[in-house]
Amino acid sequence: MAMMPIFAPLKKIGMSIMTPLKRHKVKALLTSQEFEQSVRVCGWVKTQRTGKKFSFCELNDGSGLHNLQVVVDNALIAPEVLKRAATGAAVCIEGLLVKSQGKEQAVELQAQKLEILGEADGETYPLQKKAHSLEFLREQAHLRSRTNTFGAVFRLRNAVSYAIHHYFYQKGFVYVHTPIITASDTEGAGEMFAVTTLPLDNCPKLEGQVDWKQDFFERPAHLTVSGQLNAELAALGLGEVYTFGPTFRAENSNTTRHLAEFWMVEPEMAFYDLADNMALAEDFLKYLIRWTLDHNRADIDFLQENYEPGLVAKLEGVLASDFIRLDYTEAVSILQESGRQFEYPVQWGSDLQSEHERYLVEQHFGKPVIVINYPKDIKAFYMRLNADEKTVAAMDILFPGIGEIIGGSQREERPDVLLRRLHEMGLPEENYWWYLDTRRYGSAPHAGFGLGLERILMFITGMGNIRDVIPFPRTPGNAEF
RNA sequence: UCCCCCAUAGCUCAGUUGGUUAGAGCGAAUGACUGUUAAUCAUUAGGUCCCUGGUUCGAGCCCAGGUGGGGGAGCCA
Repeated sequence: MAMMPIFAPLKKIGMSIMTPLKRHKVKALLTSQEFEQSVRVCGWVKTQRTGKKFSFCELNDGSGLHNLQVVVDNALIAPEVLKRAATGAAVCIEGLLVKSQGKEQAVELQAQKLEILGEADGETYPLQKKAHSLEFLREQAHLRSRTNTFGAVFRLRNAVSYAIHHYFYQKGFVYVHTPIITASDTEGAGEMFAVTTLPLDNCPKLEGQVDWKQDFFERPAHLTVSGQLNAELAALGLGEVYTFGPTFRAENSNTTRHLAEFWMVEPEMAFYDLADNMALAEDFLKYLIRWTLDHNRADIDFLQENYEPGLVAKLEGVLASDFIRLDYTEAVSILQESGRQFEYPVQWGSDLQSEHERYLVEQHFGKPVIVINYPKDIKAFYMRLNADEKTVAAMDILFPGIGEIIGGSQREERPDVLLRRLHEMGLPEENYWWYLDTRRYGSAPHAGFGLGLERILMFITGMGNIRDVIPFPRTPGNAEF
């Protein structure tokens, strides 16, 4: 039998049984030309202005930045109902869509019916009809999606996420799901969150050590710090792949650029060298920025007006610029010859500090910079060793105001060199047998990189704190909501 | 983890050399008025001055410790 009977009764459930009118989204109504039509619209009241004959409600349903102005003839809607449609209340309104008499908007809704779905007591509702600080809203993260700012930010987050999939899909990349729980450590360093079913207060012990054989995975397991190694496995078969998912770092980082839980995009491509990798990364970043300018301009304009003057020009500037390719060794020379007094000394072999990166990007070049060929000792074991035997084919893309937005490399595909590097780093070979296998059998040159979703979002939104571009941020000591 | 700064009304903040009854703007409630635009005007309510201890005749203010928040650094995406 067909499954149709299951759906038939569903149609009669909910509000649709109360009214034959179709529910419209605010965003669609604001550009609608179909005047004198009866419509139904649901949303949250942003503000209300009451008068003797007419009252005005501004309604927002999250579909866009702009509100729908609802005009209420006080003779049609009972005053006690109108009073309950205060700031923060969820309401459903039926009325006539008309050309607005006011100057601030093209259309408005003349209310005929107003139903209160959920009240918001003005005495206690935390979000007031006024500007709030980002710090305060962080403590009200459960409600901040209702604000203009976070509505704009989260719609942009959605747009960037969608654009990521769109970009790779149209290029023929395969989206692979890499594991969240892992027993390997991609970086060979970095604090990880443990995943265990063992009781912490009464761990089974064997000769004084934790008896991992009794744990769920029969070995220590962690939340992933990167999907890269798994993505490499997939790339050496599927060709061009990417993974996009949550990533976890248990570092005690208290900065505006770090989260304990964040989202990372990691493309991995067979038969790519470092130059191909850079070209892809640059094209990819520009695509994401172009996408948001094309699809979320109202949100970006709002953020420019309220948070970062010149935001649009900054984004368009990146689109118009060719990213600088800069050898690490050359970067060190530029810094040493800059005549600048840095807090940390610049010397070949040390990693570039924030102040060094900022100087290169913001002072010296004034555009995004890709620094390549770092000393091998400050980079991970899987990066391809260059012919000089001193540097690896790494690349860091540095953005103004953000710092490192992408980190990547050509991967070491030569089994003997990879094994040597593994040993030099003091990593246990047996933990990586499956990784090494891909070099033993049909190894091929390949490359990839990681983009922090929140980092690019900070750049696109102009938000200065990474906690304001993720709905529910996890940082040391903070896992509320 | 290290360094610096902050904590006073629902929010943003002022508060004199330590001195009687702690203020403003915004928000809220109530009313007036108005096709309004974060409307306007009036009235009213609203405080464990973050917590604990100390100095002092007397602490919102000075000192110590704690808690919470912010900024910077390191680590990185």
